Amino acid sequence: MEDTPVAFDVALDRTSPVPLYHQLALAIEHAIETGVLKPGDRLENEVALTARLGLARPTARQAIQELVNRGMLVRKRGVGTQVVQPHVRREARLTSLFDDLAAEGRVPGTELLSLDGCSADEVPEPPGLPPRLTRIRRLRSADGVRLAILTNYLPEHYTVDGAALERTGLYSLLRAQGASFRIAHQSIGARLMTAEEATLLGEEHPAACVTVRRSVYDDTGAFVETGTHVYRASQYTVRTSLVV
Amino acid sequence: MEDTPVAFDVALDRTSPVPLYHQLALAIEHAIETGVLKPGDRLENEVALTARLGLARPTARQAIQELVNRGMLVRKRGVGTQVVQPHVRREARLTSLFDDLAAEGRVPGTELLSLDGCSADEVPEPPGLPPRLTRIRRLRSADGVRLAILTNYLPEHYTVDGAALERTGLYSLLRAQGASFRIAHQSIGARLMTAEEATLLGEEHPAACVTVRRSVYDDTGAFVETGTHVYRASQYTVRTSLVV
DNA sequence: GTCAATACTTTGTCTATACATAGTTACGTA
DNA sequence: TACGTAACTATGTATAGACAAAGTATTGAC
Repeated sequence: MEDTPVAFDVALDRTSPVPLYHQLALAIEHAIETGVLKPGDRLENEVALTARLGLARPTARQAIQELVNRGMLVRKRGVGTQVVQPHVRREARLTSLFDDLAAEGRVPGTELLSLDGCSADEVPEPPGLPPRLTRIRRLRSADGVRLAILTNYLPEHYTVDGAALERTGLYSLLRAQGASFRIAHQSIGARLMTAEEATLLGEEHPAACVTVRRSVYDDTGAFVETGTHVYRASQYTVRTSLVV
Repeated sequence: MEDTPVAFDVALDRTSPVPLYHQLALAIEHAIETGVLKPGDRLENEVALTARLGLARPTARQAIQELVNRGMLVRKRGVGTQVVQPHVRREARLTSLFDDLAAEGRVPGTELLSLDGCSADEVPEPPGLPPRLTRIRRLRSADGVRLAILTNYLPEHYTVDGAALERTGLYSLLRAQGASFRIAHQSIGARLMTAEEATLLGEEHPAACVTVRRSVYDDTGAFVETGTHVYRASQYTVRTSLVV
């Protein structure tokens, strides 16, 4: 094939605190998103690109690597760097249901069912929890439709304001208190709802529900939060992506 | 804290085809796994490490970066590089249920329910499929316990041997034909089983099931496989991990 | 003793360059 | 025409060194 490399315009600001490699990565990403670079297009080769931009090759490589890691570009030695098909875009964020709903333009609602403390042995799953935990139970709805019962457990050193919880997501509250999220483990299953759950969520009995148990750890691997959530199967699916 | 950096032994082989940075990454990983480096331990700083090993700093940085990306190490400027807590280990492989079961020491069994062709409009989910597809329906069991009904759709250019499918996983078959997996999208939900599903899986009615719809794409973003799977909720949960 | 300025440590960013290696294309010989 | 070889292209690996910036520890003035 006689596919010629596609050039794109980059404005690098050497006075900016944003690293050059990241500026370049953003520029390439932008070119892909605006359609200047289309799926299957070849990028300029690294030496030509760096000559054009006045960068060193490792700098450009770092930018490209960033996008390769995110699954937007593919490199092949001897061939070049290509833009992958668009549907493989990865969303590797750790988001709260609240933010997800808001991002979709739906109106999230929260009713605080209970807010108390509990001891670690009441929480089954991840070992090595602090002895005392704050327990939150919430009923989450979207556009007025009841969606899920969320039960969260967190270390007592976080302060949880019940009123704030009804306005925003738990994760923003924790982030505001300096929590950083890095690694989450999820275990997703299903079962029949209990009678209480069915009543709370407004389902006829028998009804299936999606159960999600999630544990979140920070930068250093320290425990941040764990939770057991019950979703109405008729209203919710969990989407995950995996880049190897 | 007076925590002194922990040294570990590395055997680098410059004649090996394995890149030095990867050899070093493997050595650090091994030191962590054998307990030479324990959670919270600080690594030697990069300059000292490279001096000791006779490497250039970028090479060592690349090795460390590899492990940081996998969530095993944390770097902090001005502080150093630390080993994170062990439970945050990430398993980011794209595995088949067959391999997962085998890895757990359980005996996977497969009964081929049907193997035929179908047209793309019979497959709801990912747009842009080739017009004709091969359809496979299997009943998967573990240690003799029926576990799931697996329905897969793949491009017709793969040859699928029914007998081989009962001996091994679909993914090994595809890999053997040169398929590479890079990106998978999964949508996980739940519902009540249909009467047929309950009979096939040996569940009393009503029963809940976990539904997984997975689409897999290769290096270049080209379509490899998509499938709809129904698991007995009483026997199965999906585990996923997420590193931000 | 308290607190701010300073020095030090360690990772972050960037440049410049050299050679290795995989994949593709073109060529020349049988 | 067929096929192996050579040339070419583009990424992969590795080196060496310089300066920036964040975080910690020390010092010094009040």
